[in-house]
Amino acid sequence: MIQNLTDYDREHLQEALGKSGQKVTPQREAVFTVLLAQRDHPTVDEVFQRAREVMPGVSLATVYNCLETFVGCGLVRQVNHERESTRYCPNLAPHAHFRDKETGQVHDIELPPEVMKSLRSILPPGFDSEVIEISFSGRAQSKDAQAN
Amino acid sequence: MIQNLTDYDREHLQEALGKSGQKVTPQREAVFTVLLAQRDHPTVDEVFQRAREVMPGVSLATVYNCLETFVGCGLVRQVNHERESTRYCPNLAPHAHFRDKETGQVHDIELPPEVMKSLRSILPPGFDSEVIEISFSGRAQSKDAQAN
DNA sequence: CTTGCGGATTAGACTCATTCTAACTGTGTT
DNA sequence: AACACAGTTAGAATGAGTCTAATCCGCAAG
Repeated sequence: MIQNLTDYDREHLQEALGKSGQKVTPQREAVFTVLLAQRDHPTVDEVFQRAREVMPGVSLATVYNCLETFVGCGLVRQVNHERESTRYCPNLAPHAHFRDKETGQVHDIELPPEVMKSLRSILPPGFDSEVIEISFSGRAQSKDAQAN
Repeated sequence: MIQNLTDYDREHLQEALGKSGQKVTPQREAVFTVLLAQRDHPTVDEVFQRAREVMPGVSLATVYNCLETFVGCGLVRQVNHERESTRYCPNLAPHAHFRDKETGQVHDIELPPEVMKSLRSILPPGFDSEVIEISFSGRAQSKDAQAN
């Protein structure tokens, strides 16, 4: 079931939105709650379905808007895999993604700083990178379907 | 200008197609020629435009078909960046991609084997990866617009 | 209060890359 | 000559995402 936001998370939301001059609204809170409740890299549609459980009147357009706002103020990351629907991830630590080809599930893979460094080091001079995306795909035989 | 295929490249095409039970056709040859002639990671539409210069009657559907066939038999790689149109790359050596946020240009970044190894090593046991994609994005102040 | 303002939300239309469909072509076979 | 069959083709269909124009809502000014 979808829990309410903890005070801590609500504050996090408020602060991040505030920094870019935006407000907490019931819709934004609902979408954020949904993202934190189940960290399984949902698509917009999945977020939409779940958000409706919490706030039945919310519209798809608003879910798109909220997610874009969150990405804009650094609250969540987009995860793209080939041309599939964009997924969303509230894990802010540097990490890669692993996509299971059979189940379609996406798993976070921790990215140690030394690996980050070696990656950055392969860029020839003159290339200045803000974002690095690393995605694996293959088969994961994980015991637990999805860590939360 | 778009050159004809060298004998070497034609043989490469024939062999790769043959291995998966497919034939060289004039359209496939045209599309392959276009890909080799200008290695600037063209979109399907760009390939289509260029292919028409060589073979005016070729259809968009065929260009899609050819590119998919080539990907299937390992002749070219797809390059995806966020939700932009898929681009195609005939560079088969392991490499990452760097996308210039201002120009939209995509550059190949060589990927040394030790970096590949350190990447593979971050996968927890049970995760078996066939494909790793690494993409940088940022700004490149390259002197030459596009190496070919 | 009540009016006005601006950001947020909404439904639905729209875009556009990609995929699908069904007809056609060309080549090699019996 | 009739067939089989992969490949090609134009155009229709799909579907994620974006845009638009109307409405809503909270709040500050009068």
